Amino acid sequence: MLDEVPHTLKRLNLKITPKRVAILEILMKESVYLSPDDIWKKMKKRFVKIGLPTIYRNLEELSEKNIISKVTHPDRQLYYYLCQNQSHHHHFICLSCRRVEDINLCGAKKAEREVEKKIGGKVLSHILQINGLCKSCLKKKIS
Amino acid sequence: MLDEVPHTLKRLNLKITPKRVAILEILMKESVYLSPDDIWKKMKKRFVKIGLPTIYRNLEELSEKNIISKVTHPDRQLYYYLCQNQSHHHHFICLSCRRVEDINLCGAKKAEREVEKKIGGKVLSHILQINGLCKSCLKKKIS
DNA sequence: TGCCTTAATAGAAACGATTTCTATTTAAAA
DNA sequence: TTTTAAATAGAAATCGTTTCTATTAAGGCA
Repeated sequence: MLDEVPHTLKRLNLKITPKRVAILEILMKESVYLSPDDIWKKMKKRFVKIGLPTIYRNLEELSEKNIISKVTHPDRQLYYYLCQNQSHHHHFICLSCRRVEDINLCGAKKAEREVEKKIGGKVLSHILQINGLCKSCLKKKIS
Repeated sequence: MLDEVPHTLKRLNLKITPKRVAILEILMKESVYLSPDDIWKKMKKRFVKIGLPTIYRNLEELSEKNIISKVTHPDRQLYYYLCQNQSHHHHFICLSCRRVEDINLCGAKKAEREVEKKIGGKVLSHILQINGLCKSCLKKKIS
């Protein structure tokens, strides 16, 4: 997918700028969720001039276009994660090491149906996320 | 439950202060989630001296003791809701009028089991929330 | 009931993540 | 190329939330 970044951007009507490409590359390499500041630090190693607002703007755009996903974190700050898995699914996030793992079932579908039937409302989105400690962080805590 | 507020606070080892009681009363009367600022505005009608930090502090405490619940909102600001339903369940929140409705099934349990088996991690919490428009807000949008 | 200890509060100030603004640069279409 | 609109840098602002310190008040206990 690394090679497809320019193609992906073109498809989304986003200009292929070196910084936008770099942000996606950084996210693709990571198996943990990153804050805008995390990404900024990594970007500063590659670019002399790079502003934090650029990071925020790009992450928001990419997230709106569903290329990356926002992580709902207890600290209420922004975190992003690029997920290779395109189909609908959810995440387990480790609150310690920030690793993200896919959960290939969606328990929200049933709840969505309940809402639309019983309440008569319209579902716009749902959040299903499991927070915890991954296997290796659990070991560290115990030992 | 209104009468039980002092008893509830005592059980939690929280002092029964007029302001703490008032915050709970305000939340109990509402069927929508409120921001700390919303609650502050309502409190200012009852108290001459009332600081916003007091609101934040109390809401955080009550939420930690599981008397009220935090709403996970797309705008990432703090919202609280007091839910009479004590058993484990989740919420449908209307993004327009902020109404909250209970969802009496939890699709996260299965996902939790998957995580603990397949990934070997420990689940600390989960979020399952349906966001959308309630019946009446839907009507308003259409008409 | 009247102290006494400690939690709770007010008010001001700080904090810090995120956003806005304006001038400048750059991608890419014509 | 030239042109035009998107993208960016950098500074500044925003504003929800938290911290700090002095003061007040709840509630246990004599």
